[in-house]
Amino acid sequence: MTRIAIADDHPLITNSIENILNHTGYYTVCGTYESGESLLAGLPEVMPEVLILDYHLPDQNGAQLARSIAYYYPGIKILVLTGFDKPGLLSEMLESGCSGYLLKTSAKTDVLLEALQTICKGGIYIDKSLKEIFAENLHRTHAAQIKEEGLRLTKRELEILGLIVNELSSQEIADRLFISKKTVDNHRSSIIMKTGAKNNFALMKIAIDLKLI
Amino acid sequence: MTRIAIADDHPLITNSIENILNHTGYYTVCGTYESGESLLAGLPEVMPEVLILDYHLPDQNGAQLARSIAYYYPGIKILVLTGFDKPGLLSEMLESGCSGYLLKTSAKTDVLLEALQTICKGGIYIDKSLKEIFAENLHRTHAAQIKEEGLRLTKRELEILGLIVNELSSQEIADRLFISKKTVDNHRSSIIMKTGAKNNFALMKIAIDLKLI
DNA sequence: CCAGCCATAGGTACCAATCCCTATTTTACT
DNA sequence: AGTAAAATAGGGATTGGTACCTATGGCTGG
Repeated sequence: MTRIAIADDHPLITNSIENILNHTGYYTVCGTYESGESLLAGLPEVMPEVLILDYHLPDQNGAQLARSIAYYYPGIKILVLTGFDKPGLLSEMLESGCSGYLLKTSAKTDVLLEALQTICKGGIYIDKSLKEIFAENLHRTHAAQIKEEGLRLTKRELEILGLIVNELSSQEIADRLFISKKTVDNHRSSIIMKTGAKNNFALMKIAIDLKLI
Repeated sequence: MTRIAIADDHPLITNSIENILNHTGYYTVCGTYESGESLLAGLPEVMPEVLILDYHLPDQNGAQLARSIAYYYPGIKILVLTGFDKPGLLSEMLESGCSGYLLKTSAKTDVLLEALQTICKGGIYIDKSLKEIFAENLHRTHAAQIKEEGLRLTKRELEILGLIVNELSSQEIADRLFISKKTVDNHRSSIIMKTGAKNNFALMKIAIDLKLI
């Protein structure tokens, strides 16, 4: 019997999961919690193998909570449940030490058990419906890319932008590339004009978008 | 027989994977490619169900390549192979439409087959050893957090840093906070002194670390 | 072959940011 | 209540980046 704890502030969800798990014969629910605080207080006693964690608990940030638990109880595997996916949440939770990521809309019996099985074997389980979400985003970014083609930066401009955001002054860039500071300034102006950047910080954001950093 | 294509510039790896797959009886290798260009040229003819894609192809960026393929051939499932994990690569590849992410060091027979099985069923497979990498990072960030406590920025300084990196000039910040530009400049100096930042761009990086952006 | 783009370079002027100071008031902690 | 830290404000000098010009040599595609 694998011991599972559940943290969710909706008793209906907690009950539903508890029912599903108890009917398997493989899993036993050893604790249910409605807040981050009660969860942290209860964990040392029950020490489950897996924690099913709602991302949106009322009192604590889900990622921070997961980080704390993953840090202090490295043996506990965390399956995150979230009502809706937002960009970056998946990677944030994975990097916070979670082993699984499920949307509540897909958390039906078979999916939940499949996820738990994968996690218990030491694997990482990711909700399949994320593939569709990513695919939609692909179409969005593809459209944005085409739009950007118009005001594309030249090779030299990209090179100089890379140096700018690496904290070099125009003079330093000039020395490194064996060109005059004036030329660097001109390139800089072109970059600013093409990108519509207001100042250095806007440039930095663009560089981040272009993955120069 | 599920049709698999392989893109990797190391023939040894391609051969090894081909051998593994051919011995299963379930999979057949319908094409091998050593560059992004030849891959894109060959795909329309062979149309595999799964593409095993090396992230580090000589001629193209792995993420862009994956995006193109996921965009133009939404039916092809992509399993990414990478020699080493770097932060953000996993989420980048997932968001580029990939269904699986494997480190070459863990790509042994059983793992490879498990990954392919998951992917063919429409799932997402993530290398288990990433859990350990994430766990290490957890310890790093935790340590870094403690270290940063020493030269902590004051509330006001954090507030102003937030505005600075949101592209506001000192004057604009002064107007918004109803203080003089001089005060803003002084806070700016304190921030620069405390953080050791050389200029705006270093500040931006610090703000990113502090999650102000 | 020529038009257009790119990379190169310089001049001038302006403004924003930075450095190096001093100094007052407010807040927080002992 | 008293002290330290934080937030406020200013002067003056310097540096760095930006705007708006002109101009030339090299490469490329129609």
